[in-house]
Amino acid sequence: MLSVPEQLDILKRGTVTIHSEKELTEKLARGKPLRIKLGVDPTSPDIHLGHAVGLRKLRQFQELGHHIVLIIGDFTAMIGDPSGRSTTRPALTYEDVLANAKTYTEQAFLVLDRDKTEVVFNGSWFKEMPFMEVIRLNARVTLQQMLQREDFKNRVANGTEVRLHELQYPIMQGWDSVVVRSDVEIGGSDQLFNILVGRDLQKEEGMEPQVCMTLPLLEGLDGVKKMSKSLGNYVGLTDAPKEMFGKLMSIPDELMAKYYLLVLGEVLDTSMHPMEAKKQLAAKCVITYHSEAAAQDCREDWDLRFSKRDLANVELPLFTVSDRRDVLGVVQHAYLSVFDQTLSGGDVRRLIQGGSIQLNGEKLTDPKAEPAWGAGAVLKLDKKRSVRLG
RNA sequence: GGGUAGGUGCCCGAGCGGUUAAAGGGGGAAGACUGUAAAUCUUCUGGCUUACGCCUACGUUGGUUCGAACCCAACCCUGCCCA
Repeated sequence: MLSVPEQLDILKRGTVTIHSEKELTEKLARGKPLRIKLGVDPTSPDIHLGHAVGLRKLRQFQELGHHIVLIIGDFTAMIGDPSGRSTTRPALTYEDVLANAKTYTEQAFLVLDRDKTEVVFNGSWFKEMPFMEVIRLNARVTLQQMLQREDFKNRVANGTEVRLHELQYPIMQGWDSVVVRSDVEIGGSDQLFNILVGRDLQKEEGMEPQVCMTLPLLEGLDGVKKMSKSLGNYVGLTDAPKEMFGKLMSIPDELMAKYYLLVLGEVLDTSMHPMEAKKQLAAKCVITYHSEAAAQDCREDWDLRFSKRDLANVELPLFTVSDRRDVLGVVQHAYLSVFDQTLSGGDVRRLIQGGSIQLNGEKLTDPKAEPAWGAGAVLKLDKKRSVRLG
């Protein structure tokens, strides 16, 4: 095991707050593996790079010999974390949650060492909790404390509803810490309040309070909002290599330094051309979640496809024109059969009129035309997608 | 429980008897320009094999009317004030 200052040096990297560093130092100094908690709510089946930021920090702890407790919030997911939300979360069914939990943990092990990770479901204790106990816990948090939270405060000020069950969320998350006896809890910076509640509850149960460690939130592809599935601005860990590469290439330049730090744990070399820097970012990410070969392939494909705009020499999905031979029908069918997307006639018409639909580089502007659909020709559908005619 | 203000398209919001598929913004899409970045400009943003035609849509259900997002009634939901 590394010395305490060496460990601290690694662990502090990329964090927003550590509350407190002194406590962390003391815990580390005992020389025993610490219990590091991260709670995740399986509200969607996929993990994205935003989640991976926390997982990477866990991985660091793991490599330093500490013990990871990954809490699957099957119960808390039913409530929905109100952190940073301006509206109540939609309710999920328990079956959804369980199904999500399965794929979720699978994906978490792309980052974490499976053998050194303890996975627990918080439903296992909450399901059995007597109502008296719930009341007792509630007595420990005041309404004023809750109302100090930015998200609740705003909602109250704006006249947006706040459901009472949402107020339970921090208490439940805090109780998780008591149950798993965590020494350190990791979370995004929006989790600060929730994690601090955990400290309070632990103290009241006569335990040593956990250290609160928060990490920056990773903005999504739009560069503004936090990466999230529901906003569609995410890069999934299981995204296909080319998709992952392409998504990363579309992030705003200003975000690159942050992505380097949080996604790769590296410092961006600002002397590099921004585009080259972004390509390397994308490639490294593909290497991490796929392979070196895949990354190489992505880069070559990218250069051909977008830098040289040489669609003819790029691997494209095949599409065979069937009975409908007019432009509108062909495009609609191509979207459906190749990309599994149902576009309305209006959608397709819009693309055609916008000049998006191109056959071998020639814009097709008449929805009803029936051009010669020669085999091997390249049909461009939109900015990112094209097919080869078979 | 009482009073009061509301519930409109993906979101916010205007409309308050016909010309309303519903202003404006946001978000999204496409094109041009590029580095599939940013910025900018243009266009589009209910459905129907585009049709001055039909269907669906303004919380729900009924009603008034030649005609309703708009008027009436009941119901459901939310905010605020009072209890």
